[in-house]
Amino acid sequence: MVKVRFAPSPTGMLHIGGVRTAVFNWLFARAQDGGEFKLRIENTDTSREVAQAVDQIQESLRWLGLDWDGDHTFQLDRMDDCREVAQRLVDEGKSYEDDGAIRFRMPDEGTTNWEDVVRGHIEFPNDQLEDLVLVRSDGRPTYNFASPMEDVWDGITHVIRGDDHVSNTPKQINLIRAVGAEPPVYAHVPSVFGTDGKKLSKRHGAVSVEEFRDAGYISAALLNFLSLLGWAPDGETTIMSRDELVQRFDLSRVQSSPAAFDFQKLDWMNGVYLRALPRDEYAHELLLYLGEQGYDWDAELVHKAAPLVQEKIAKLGDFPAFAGFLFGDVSLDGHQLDGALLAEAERTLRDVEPFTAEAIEPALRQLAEKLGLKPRDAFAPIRLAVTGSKVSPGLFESLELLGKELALERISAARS
RNA sequence: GCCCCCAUCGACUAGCGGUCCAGGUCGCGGCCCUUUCAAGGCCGUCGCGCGGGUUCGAAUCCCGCUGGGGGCACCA
Repeated sequence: MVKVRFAPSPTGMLHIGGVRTAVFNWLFARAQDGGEFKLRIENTDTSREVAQAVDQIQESLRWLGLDWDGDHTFQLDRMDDCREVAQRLVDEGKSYEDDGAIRFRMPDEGTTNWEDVVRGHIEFPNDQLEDLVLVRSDGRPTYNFASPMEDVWDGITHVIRGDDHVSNTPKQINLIRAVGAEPPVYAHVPSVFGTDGKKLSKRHGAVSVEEFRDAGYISAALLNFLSLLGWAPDGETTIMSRDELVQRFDLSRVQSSPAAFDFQKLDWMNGVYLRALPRDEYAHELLLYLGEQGYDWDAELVHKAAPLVQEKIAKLGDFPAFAGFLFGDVSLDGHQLDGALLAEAERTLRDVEPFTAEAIEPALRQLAEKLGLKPRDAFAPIRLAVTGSKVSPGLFESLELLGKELALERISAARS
C-alpha cells in the first residue's frame, strides 16, 4: 500500500512547478489500488494570510481534480510532538543543546545513500553533513526536522518532491533512522523552467493555477500538459484522459533533467480539448467561465455563439475579444471603410428574409460577383463594420446572431 | 569555495550496445482548403554539447571537460 503526500507551504499562490509535483504524487497514488494521497500544509504560523493561501491551494487542487484523502493536516499541529522527540534524542545522546537550540549529531564518517526512484543511486559523504538544528532556541522545530517526522508519523511510503530537496535528504534519512524508523522511498523530480531555461517566474506569464484558470485553460488540458512535463508513457502518446494518465503513469520513467514550460504547446493542447468537447458541453463551459470572470452576458446568445468560436479559439479567455461584438458596441477607430460597398451591402441585406446565415451567404456572394470582387475583398469591410475587427467568427453566422436591425445599424454607422 | 544532480531537434520527449544516416508531438517554413481567423490535409526544416576510452559495433557503457541546475540557514 503506498501513501504519498503533497506538502506545500502556504505562502501565496500555488506555483505551477509545485503543482506538477502534486500531479506526480496524485497520479502515483491513484495508480495503485488503495494508494493514498495526503495534503499537508507546512505552515509555521496561523495568520490570516495563511488561512487564505490554504483555501486557495485547496481550490486549485480541486479544480485540477487532484483529490486528497482525509483531511489536510498542518505542520504546526505537531510542534509539541517534535519537541518531545528532540528531547528524547537529547536523552539518548543523539542530539545536544547548542546555545539554546537542539542539534542532531550527524555521522561524520562514511556515506549516506539511497536509491532515488528517478535519479538512481545518490550518495553523500557524511563529513559534508552539518549537525542539524532540530529545535530553534525559541522552541520552534525546524522544517528539516518536522517534515521527515511527519512523514514517519503519517506512514508515508514514498516522498515525491522537487529536486531542490536532494541535499536535505541525507540529513532526513539519518534523522529518521535515529528515531528508529525506516526512511521512505524517495523520488526527486526535476524542476520546471521557462522556455528561456531560467526558473519559471512571473515574467514568463501565468505561473499560478489560478492564473491559468482565469486565462481560460480547462483543467483536463492543464493536467494532461503538466503530466507530460518530465514524463512520457512512450514516444508517441500526448493526449491522455485523466483515467489514461492514471493508468499509464510510471514514476520510474520520470525524467531526471529539468523541463521547460512551453506555453505554445499548452495553448495547442487546450485547443484540442476545447474542440473535442460536445457542443452543449462547450457552451456550458464557456458560460461558466464567463460567469466566473464577471461577464454578465446573455446566456442564450453565448450559447448560440459558442459553436461559432469552438474551432477558432484556443482558450476560453479569447472569447470576449473574439466574439464580444455580439454583446456590446464596436469601435471603428482609425479604420478607413469603403462607403460605396457598404451601401450596397446594406441594401442587399435589407432584402434578406429570413435573416439567417443560409440566406445571407448567397445574397452576399451574389453581391460580390456583381461588383466583380473576390469574396474575401467584398466581405472584409462588412466584417469590419459589423464586428469591429478584421478577424471574427464566420461572417454570415455573425450577422445572423447579431440580427438584421443591429447589423444594418452598424453598417450604416460605419459609412458615415 | 565545497557537496549533489543534470545534459537527444528552438520546446516536450522516444531511445535503455546493432532493427537509429535517431521516431512522435508543439513550434517554425511551404503548399492545399478557405469569407477573416482558426481548424484540417500534405510536404519540409531542425538534434545525440566537446574530448578521450571500452567494444566488431555507442545517442546508448566508463572517464574527463564544458555548460546548466540545486544545496551548503536557529528559511521552507
